[in-house]
Amino acid sequence: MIQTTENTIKQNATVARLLHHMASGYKYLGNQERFRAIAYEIAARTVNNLQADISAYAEDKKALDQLNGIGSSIAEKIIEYLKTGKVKKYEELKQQIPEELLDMMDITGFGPALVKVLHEQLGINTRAELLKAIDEGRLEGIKGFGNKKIENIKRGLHLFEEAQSRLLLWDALLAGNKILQAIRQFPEVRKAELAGSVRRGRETVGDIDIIVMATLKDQKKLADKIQKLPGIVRILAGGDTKVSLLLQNQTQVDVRIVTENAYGAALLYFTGSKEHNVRLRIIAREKGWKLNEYGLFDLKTDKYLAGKTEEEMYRYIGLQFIPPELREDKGEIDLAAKNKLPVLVTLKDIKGDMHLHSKWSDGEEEIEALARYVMKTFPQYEYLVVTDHSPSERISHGLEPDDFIRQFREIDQVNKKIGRDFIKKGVEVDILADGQLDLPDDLLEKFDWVVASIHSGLAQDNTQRLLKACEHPAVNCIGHPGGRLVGTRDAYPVNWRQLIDKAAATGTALEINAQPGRMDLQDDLVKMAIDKGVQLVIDTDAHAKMHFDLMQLGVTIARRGWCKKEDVLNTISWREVTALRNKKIKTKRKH
DNA sequence: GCCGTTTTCGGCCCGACTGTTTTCAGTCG
Repeated sequence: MIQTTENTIKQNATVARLLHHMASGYKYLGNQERFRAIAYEIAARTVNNLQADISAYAEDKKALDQLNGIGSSIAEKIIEYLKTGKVKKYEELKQQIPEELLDMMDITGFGPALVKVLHEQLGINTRAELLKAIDEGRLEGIKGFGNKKIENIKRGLHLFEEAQSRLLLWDALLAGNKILQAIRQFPEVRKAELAGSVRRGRETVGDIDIIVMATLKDQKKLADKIQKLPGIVRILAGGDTKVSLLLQNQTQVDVRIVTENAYGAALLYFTGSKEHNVRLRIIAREKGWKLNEYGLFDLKTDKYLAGKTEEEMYRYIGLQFIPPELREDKGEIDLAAKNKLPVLVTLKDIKGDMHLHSKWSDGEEEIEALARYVMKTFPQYEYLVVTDHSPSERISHGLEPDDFIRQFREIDQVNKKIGRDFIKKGVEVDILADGQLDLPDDLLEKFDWVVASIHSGLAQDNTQRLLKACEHPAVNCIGHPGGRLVGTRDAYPVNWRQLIDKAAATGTALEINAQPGRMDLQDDLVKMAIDKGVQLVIDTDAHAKMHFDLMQLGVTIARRGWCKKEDVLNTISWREVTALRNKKIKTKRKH
């Protein structure tokens, strides 16, 4: 059976959601069921993070049982769901708690206790009913419901609507760094860093976490100053050590102010992920210690053992330092214990950008201006491959074959002028509906580098088109393979196993496109690709000077996919790149 | 409901902040 990753993700997400709902149900039933609720929550998380398709386990209870947090009972329920589409136990739960009520427990500030009061005392089962009850003033006078509480309920409902659109990683990085810089200006601040999912490089971000180091006596003063920074529309919480702010774009920023001894501990704690931290705390516990956001302590004597830096803490616990991008409890802790973590690719390893556009098609800059800007801004780069569009891309001023020949001459002249062979001749060629390319083979072989991309037929399954493009001897790389725009347009269906196997077999690279809305390949597919030995290329797809900064974003995605320097093609010299290209053209010609 | 290099029973991560109540429950991360 052909199973695409997109379907896998959906199927796994459906099962995870069911388990999450059951967890919420048990939370609702009260304290005596809380551990059962936690168990379901962990199982939901495991299924959500599963690489393989959950339905592959349908016949294999033992394999399910092996998974973290899934035992005999939950395994049976998963199998029951996969076979019948229902779980009897969940149907029973829904008799006691309407499903919409379970959904409401996902709203910020809404826990089981609140939802229970709404249901039992006011007969409210849905968000719509709650909004109506608020309008009619029916919440007032209920025990425990003061003005502020009702305000918080309203805000939670409002945020829930907004939360559908989480911040893209790049936007979060920009916003986070801006406020970070402002905080660093205060003389009381000794150190400050981003934490949370931004630091881990998650592709969308809910809120921004910042850890600040200050002396004990400065904490309160600093907390007050931070609350008065410009650009803040609201203070959500303001204690001595924790400040929560709402920015104009409705992004929440949580700032924690800690002392020197706790800085590493706080950074570790608030970088997460939650699952990673829970694992660390269990390890600490086994050794007779206690791990919290203030440090590592002896459980019996409460003696402080470590906490100034993350490095110190990992070392003390007996682990290699784990880069933030890997902290997802996906096997990194076991490898760190054996000192076998991969050495991840860094921005410094990158030797060039291999997908970008000039004024010849839809870019903003002349080739010479691009060359001069990049040589100055990224002195470590050894090459820049200009890859303008091919004829089919009318809307982007795709070039005709003759145009490319003229562009070749211009590139030669620019290289002569700048005194080095810096600009390479490339193309982003369109993959047509039938998998053919829209430039003739003899021209394609004249390029130094060929990226092939799909820009049409974005709803259909495009596996066959991509496979055919990989087989073309002149194609070196598939551009933005998934075709998605985060939050705007879903990826087209692709059988990723097939594409990755084909890319590996034909020596075709897959691109990590670092445009903020693309991030394509995404991190889990990156991991899948490198596990099969596929070469990746990290590209900015720059259309303007400022886009070259996006290389950092691409590197972050690669790191989240466990990429080493060796997995990334644009970390090698141009001579080696050319050797690979020649090898593909030669081998394919023989067939 | 899950899990086990002291355990197949008896644990299960932990502290800050909020709002409302007057000593704490609820929620979050």
